[in-house]
Amino acid sequence: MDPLYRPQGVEERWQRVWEEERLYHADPEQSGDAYVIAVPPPNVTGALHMGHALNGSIQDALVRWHRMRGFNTLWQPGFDHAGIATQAVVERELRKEGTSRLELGREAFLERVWQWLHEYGGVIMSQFRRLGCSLDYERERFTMDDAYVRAVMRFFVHLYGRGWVFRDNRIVNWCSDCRTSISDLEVEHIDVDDALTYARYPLADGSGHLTIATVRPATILADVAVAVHPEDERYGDLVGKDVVVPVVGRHVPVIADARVEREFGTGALKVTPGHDPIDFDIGRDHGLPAPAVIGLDGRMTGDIPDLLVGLTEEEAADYVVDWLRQEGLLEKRESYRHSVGHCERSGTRIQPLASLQWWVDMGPMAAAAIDAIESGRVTFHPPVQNRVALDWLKNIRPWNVSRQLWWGHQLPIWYCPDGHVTCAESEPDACAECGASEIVRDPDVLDTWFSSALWPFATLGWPEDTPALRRYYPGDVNSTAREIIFLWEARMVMAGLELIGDIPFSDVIIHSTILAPDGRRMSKSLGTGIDPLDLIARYGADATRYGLLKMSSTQDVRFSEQPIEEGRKLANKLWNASRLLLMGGASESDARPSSVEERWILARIDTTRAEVEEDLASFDFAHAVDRLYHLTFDDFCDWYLEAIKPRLQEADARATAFAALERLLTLLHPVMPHVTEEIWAQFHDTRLIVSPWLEAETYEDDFRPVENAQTAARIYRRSRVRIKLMGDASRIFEAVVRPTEDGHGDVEAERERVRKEIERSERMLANERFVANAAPEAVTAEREKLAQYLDERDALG
RNA sequence: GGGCGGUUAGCUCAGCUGGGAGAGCACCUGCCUUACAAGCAGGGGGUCGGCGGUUCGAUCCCGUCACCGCCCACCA
Repeated sequence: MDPLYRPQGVEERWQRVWEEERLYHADPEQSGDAYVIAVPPPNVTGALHMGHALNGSIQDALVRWHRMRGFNTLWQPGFDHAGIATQAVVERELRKEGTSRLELGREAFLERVWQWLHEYGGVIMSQFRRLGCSLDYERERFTMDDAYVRAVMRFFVHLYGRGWVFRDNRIVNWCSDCRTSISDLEVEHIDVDDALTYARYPLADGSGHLTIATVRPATILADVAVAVHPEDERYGDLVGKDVVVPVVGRHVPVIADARVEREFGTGALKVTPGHDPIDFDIGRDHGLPAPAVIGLDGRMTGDIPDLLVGLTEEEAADYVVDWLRQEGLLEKRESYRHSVGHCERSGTRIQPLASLQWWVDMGPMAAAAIDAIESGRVTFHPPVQNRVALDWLKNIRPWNVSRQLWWGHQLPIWYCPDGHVTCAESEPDACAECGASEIVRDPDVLDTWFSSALWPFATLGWPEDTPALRRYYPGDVNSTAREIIFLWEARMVMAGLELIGDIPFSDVIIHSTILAPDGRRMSKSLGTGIDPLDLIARYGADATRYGLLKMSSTQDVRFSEQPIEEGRKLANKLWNASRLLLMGGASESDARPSSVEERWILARIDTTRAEVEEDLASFDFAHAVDRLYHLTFDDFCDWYLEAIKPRLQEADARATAFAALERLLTLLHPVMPHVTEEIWAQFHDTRLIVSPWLEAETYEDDFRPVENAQTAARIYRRSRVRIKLMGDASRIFEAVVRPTEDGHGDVEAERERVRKEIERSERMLANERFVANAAPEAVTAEREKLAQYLDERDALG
């Protein structure tokens, strides 16, 4: 055995073996309580990033732990088709080839997408393997699998049947770059420096003017009214009159509406229903039209002067402002910083656009989800996220689910020439309403997250009644990042309750975001990303997993390689501890402790087992990992192995040592599966991955000498005492309390420290207000401390 | 604009329901006795963001201010 543990090669070998021996595989026919986690399906075009690696480490630790505990464990893998992202990738390819999806046509384009996916898609699954993720790869699912598509259709038709799906012309978030609407959750608000333009609208009767303020002068061309607050005495007498819209010369009314903010700008609002959500509502309530002057491509269009058609919004704005200036209608322009919606995918400024789209009323489903969370059937960790989810659910708005894309689940909606709508899981023969046979399918596809909502059960075969579905639904845990709470977690809960009548999982882990070392977000475009595969190559998957878990927390954390290096050292330490034992050949492992330190280490391991179980059960991976580190370094190696070294030839000591090592490996396996399995194989024919987790054990509590030795070591921390841990327990204590010759001066310092502690403690106990008011336990504890200090003083002579 | 979280050793972070400030790394000193391309033993270093308050006692609870970050958001 090499004195340096080299994970490269070892890890890949075990990953191959585990998978080939089908040890990741979940069989519904097997016994055991089910334990199920569905992996957040990565984009089929995606590659492993730090978030995946962290989340994979978390989930795999839970999955391996439960597998060892005898649960029938399923960790469900798969991919998301990622509508916009995937379509964009393939479109980029086409552009390079000098063609476009429009040139190809829908059918040929979709063929290209599939072709691209077969060639380049899904690489992340092999990267999960490289991290050691024990996903049931045999069950890999894709949201575009035929069966999955059927599930999505069933969902939509179900909602339609419930009356919760509707088609309406409303303002949507239009991305002129992606050429589709996107949901509110895909809009990122960014502060932008704009100009606030104050423009005068002359009154049609020539009696003066009214000034409005706008950040988007180009939309003046689409104005259909000017609104003021009904109680705004400045404008009361103007309501009902007409004003003239600049540039286009249209006469539009001054209306009163309470949604106008009197304090903003001049208190007069230009009403542009075609390009603004509030204006759209105001316009609708006042029976006003909603003309559009900015098209789906972001260019000027509609009923506007010819010379403006085809310009960008900015160019048109410049024109309008110049026009206002020349006509003496430009009152002023001031700089104005405000927050503006951008498409989080393309970074393009969102164009609010009135458009005919399909929507889902989420209210009823949200109510069920709210109940599930409030009743504790679904719990987020950390708990603060329960409220975050609830706040969103309680203010939920209709979901625009139609996307103007080709790659995705096409809406199961057909129209007949009379405009009747037929909603069906598969193509109907005729219009359900009038029987017309000429029907045409809606070209739009569904929001990607619409299908993601079904992930926990569509992957198990729903809507078919499959053994897997019966066995593995509901699942147990879902783990993800904060930004996915609304997009995915809340929607899975809603869909599960609505379609199956049960929650998809009971616990949601919201893990930390790992930031770049400088505190910025890790991102490819910023160049701040760190490739987990590079870490795995340099430190090994075990060390990477350890380090990521150490960094995991509820708090965002700056990435550092240091914890990963710590993981590497832990793996190396384990390796060398095993080498020490294995140098004399493998031994049977059987706990036959005959000395206090042997009973002590076994007890320490058992204590740590209980603590680690608590940590894992409460999803506190950082502390679990920290405990395992100290158990291995401090207790197992520095104390126990050093103490029994001289007896390593004795059969009983060896058997006990191997038993202790075996337990240590078991505890570490969920975090560091490879090195533990590799060592395990040195003295086992079985596989650690499927070996039973540790049972609780009790050992005779006679190891005070060992603990005395440790306490003594702590007492003497500041003194220059050399501590040798050889021989039996009594000698350990002896060795520790005897200072070396050059240490005398520091022992004096130690005496001083203890003297001060005694002074502090006595002062505290002399304070009658403390004795009277403090909790009795606190007083007792202080008395015990004082007694201990006095003992220490005596021991120091 | 609303909400949430953070501010602890040079760095990255722990500190549960208030009762002597911790880990890893970095740095320093010793020892190296062959399991450990290192290891072991020990050490220095912190007015726990500022200011008030509650309390016998506050890193911890309350208020306030200052930065930093995140989420949500239809004041043009």
